Amino acid sequence: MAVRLSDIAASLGVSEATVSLALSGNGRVAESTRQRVVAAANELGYRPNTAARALRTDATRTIGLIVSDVANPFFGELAREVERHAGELGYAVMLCNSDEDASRQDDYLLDLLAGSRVDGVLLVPASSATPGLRAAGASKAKLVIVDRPITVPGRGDAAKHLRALPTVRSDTSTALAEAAALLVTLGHRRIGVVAPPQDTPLGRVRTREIRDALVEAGVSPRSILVEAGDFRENSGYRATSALLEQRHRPTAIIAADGPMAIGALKAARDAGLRVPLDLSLMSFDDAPWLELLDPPMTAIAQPIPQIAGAAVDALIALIKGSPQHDPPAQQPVCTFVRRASCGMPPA
Amino acid sequence: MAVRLSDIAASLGVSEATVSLALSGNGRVAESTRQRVVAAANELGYRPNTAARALRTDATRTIGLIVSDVANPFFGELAREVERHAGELGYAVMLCNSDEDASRQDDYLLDLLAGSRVDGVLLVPASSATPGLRAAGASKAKLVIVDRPITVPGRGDAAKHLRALPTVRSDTSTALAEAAALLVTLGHRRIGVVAPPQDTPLGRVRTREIRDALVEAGVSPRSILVEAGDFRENSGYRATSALLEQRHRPTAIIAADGPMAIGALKAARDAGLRVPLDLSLMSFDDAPWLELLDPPMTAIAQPIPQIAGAAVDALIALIKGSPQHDPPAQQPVCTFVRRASCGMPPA
DNA sequence: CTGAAAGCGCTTACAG
DNA sequence: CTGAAAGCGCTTACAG
Repeated sequence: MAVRLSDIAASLGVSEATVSLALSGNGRVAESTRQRVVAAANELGYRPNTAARALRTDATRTIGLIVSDVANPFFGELAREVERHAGELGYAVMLCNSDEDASRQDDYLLDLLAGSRVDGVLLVPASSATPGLRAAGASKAKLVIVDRPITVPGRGDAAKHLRALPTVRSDTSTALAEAAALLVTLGHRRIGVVAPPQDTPLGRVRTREIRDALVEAGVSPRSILVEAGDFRENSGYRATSALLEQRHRPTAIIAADGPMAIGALKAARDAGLRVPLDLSLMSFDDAPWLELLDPPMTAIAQPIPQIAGAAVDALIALIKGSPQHDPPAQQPVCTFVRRASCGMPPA
Repeated sequence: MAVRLSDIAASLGVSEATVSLALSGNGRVAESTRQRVVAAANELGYRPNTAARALRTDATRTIGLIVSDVANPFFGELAREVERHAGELGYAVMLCNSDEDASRQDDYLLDLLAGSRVDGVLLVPASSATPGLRAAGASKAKLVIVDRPITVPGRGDAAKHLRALPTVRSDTSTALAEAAALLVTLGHRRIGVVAPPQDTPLGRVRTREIRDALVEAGVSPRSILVEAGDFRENSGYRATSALLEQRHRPTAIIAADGPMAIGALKAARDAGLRVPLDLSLMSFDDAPWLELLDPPMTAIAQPIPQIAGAAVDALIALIKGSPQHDPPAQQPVCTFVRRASCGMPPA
């Protein structure tokens, strides 16, 4: 068994309370005693039992991170940055993977929160308006919504709490404006969007952001063709194939995440189209290998470290019950990375 | 606050013990009582307090997963599969990222294990023979070594325990034999290896595996050029550049992981070499985008779901104290995926 | 079949 | 400055 407080106390002939106080630095303990205790603790390799401490203090110093797909490199990197930032602040991270499944998301939410497994949760919602999310709202859970918006119906206390939750999302506006301007300048007039599911808040929001940017740049709303996927590569393939089968097919396609962009590129190839000669392509989420693709993929890059930092900070502020209206952190801004996958439309 | 056992007991007019027994299914409780308890628990949304249960039973039903780099897609996918498999067996996963840093690895090991935060740990060692690993050995920690071997010096009890730890690694032999045969058939005689650090067990083991396969296929040992990296993209770039600067440079290069392969391809391009016309390239670890690279990258694909499954199974067997000598799970086997990045050497 | 009681390892008022 | 004691929410022998 591991070393306990009582082992140190016994070895030194002092009380457990004194050891605890000495180690925590909270109590008034004689400096000489403190030093003896610290020395003994190091000597014995003492580590406080997490469960006992959590039970006593009702704080686990752990946060949960529920992402929709860890195997998506975007979330891999997000997990890394969350873990790093939380670690610096003394918090461990419990990683959960909802797999874009509402009921898995709910299971995790309930298990983490109601089971007091963590002090708070960073949620990349696979689905909003689920029973688990409502329950979390009803229990005033410490929750921060990351990367995707949620919409919460109803007007009970739970709904109000959920709507007031901090949300950390990157600002796509300038990057999308650049992207749209580039496509229009190159001559594109019919543009396809491989979008997130349209029955999710992110699907509607992101589709609108893209549509607004394109219209602002001069594209006719009727020439914007939206085909929804489900964030996965296969759905990107299918959505792109559908777009390319239309009578007036688009000359450029924007994919809403990395996996769907991979699918889009595969679909373009399988349709016998050369990118960018026959079709221009761009994607959300940058990655080190995008510049090595054939052709190098243009991307709207999200500032993952900043998103992670802001999310962790917001959650820990919530956990610590900091003043409710601290100045909202500046919203992390996406950048536009132009590469060869965008060219002029075919004649 | 969350719902407690005592809330259910009070609402039903029975004892906490009865509620606990009814919910766990361990005790002899009247069926009618059991049903009332279960109904009340669902009604109230009861979830047992994890800390209390862990403190009492000395089991957290959580395992730790320490990887060396979550942002490497290989480990992202490993994390997903571990999490999925563990979840099916009723275990949560705590993800930690050592960032290839021995002291971070040790911090996590100690925190997770000595702090009783988890029941056992799946470790992708960033470094072996560290103090933390020795301490884990001394405390007879439930530990499974994944993806990389460790070498443990000394002959104390701790060392013995560490050496007896289950290790789950994929079998590269047939895939490497195919890879080597292909290169030789194509005509390559000088082959570069962008290897893991040579002061790590994996570095030595993997380099030997590759060397053996090449020699077996007919390559002269003196024509195998090894340049070590550190698993990261930049090091792959540097190592490749170094290989390409040699007087008799290799006509083919094998990179030991995905990020280093990305770096290798970038280095080849920056050196003005066309792949595969001037240089053939292959990599460990497959990914969905490798077939979209320019050129599509040949890969030795690791069976990640099987590795994760075997690792989780081994750890849980250890935790449950199953018979020591259950038949060792069959070692997961790598497959060779030939793509266009390998061609004939330049004339 | 059910309840009373002890105890897991901590932390924290409360005395002294 | 230090110690004795209570209690966090569970589980599990032990009685009855």
